[in-house]
Amino acid sequence: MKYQKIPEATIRRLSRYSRCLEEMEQGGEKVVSSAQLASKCMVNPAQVRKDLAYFGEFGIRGVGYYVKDLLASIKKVLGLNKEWRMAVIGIGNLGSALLSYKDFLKQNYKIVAAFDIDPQKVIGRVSEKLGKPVEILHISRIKEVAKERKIEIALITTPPSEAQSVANLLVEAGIRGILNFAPTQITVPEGFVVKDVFFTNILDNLAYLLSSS
Amino acid sequence: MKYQKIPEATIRRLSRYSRCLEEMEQGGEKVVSSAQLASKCMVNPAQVRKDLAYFGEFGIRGVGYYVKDLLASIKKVLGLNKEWRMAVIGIGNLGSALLSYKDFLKQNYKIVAAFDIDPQKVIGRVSEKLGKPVEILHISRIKEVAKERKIEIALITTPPSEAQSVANLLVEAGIRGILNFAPTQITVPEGFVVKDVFFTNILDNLAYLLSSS
DNA sequence: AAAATTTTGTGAAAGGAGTCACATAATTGA
DNA sequence: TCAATTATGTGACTCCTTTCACAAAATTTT
Repeated sequence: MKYQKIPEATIRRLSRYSRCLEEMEQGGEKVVSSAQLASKCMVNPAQVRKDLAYFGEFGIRGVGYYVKDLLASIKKVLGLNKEWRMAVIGIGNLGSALLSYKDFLKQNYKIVAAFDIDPQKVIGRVSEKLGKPVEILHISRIKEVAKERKIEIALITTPPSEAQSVANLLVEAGIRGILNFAPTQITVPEGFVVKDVFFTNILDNLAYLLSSS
Repeated sequence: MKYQKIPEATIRRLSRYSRCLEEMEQGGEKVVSSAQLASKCMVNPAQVRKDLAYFGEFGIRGVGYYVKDLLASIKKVLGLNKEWRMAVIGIGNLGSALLSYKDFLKQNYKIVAAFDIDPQKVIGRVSEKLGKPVEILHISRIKEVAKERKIEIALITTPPSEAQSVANLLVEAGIRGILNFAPTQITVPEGFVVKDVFFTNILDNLAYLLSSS
């Protein structure tokens, strides 16, 4: 297959496929067809095949795909064949919830640091869960700690008013990936990546669908 | 303008516009051009005009859009000119964080009930915040309480293993909108709407962008 | 061993979404 | 009052995404 730019939408679906395949592997299934995977992920079978074809020929005609191999290939494509080290900035309710969010661990995302403006206030709150406790550090130490602990991704869970200045600190600290939970638009220089997780925007979407049907 | 189906993407952007316009209104701005709104929301100005044109002619040529009127129009289109009553199912770390999530209130989303399998274990944990405390009820009462409190949207924050059976209960209770935080695919009958919020999927996306640049 | 069956990989067609460019309308200034 | 300016609304174009449909390859059946 000729080289083509991989669509954003394909990348999003790959991570859905990955999750489905994990469940299948868990369930002991060895082989899966594009039709089966498609129905489990609620997409068109041709879509599945086309998505996979961007990266190579993983299937066997007349048979399907080997679950284990396909999963490994997808993870490699997505850059999930390594552990990603993350920090949480802003240890309020949401921040502490994320500190003990079990699904991150399962998926090779590891929180290795937590920051707040007031480390005193919140200390001890997050500690007891999940084996090794995460100590809460003052935000001023981010640059130093980012280097030391090889942090590549930060989750911003501060109030919206602080989000941009936190983002600036992250940029300065060389943390290239940001998952922004603070409901406000933040901007970063070229080379840095921000993904927003705005609960209310998703709710707006839901509200629209509900009120227009 | 002729009738057209409104693209999903347009709906998503409308809620971005809505948030930007709120900030502008707060800042005392009376009039805004498509170019200004576009730059604030990081989209193309023609895109803004086209998105708005789906619903009517809100602007004045040579002038722009009245912030207040436009905001009201967008909110009406999105179905946000009412209060949406919600329940949270599964009061673990994430569930409790959402119970006291301040941005919901600002945006006319109100949590009016909280459910868990074990209401004893978690009681009191969520109470003190934000004025009126939310009492945690046993999940078995969902059908009764949904009717009584006119619940239209449920947030699923249970472990993934329980998500589908919770969804079944919600369907039975006539709750048509579901925001699913449990990292597993759930299915509901025609007429019901599920929106997924999978943190790890978004992280996967981020990881891909980071590792391929 | 040949025919029937299954299921992939992909070119081509269809469908959606985003951008451009300009006619149109309102305002401002001389 | 008329020209210059500003900024909308939208047809046409381009680009991206999805779906269709079928040849190619592997397996199973007879």
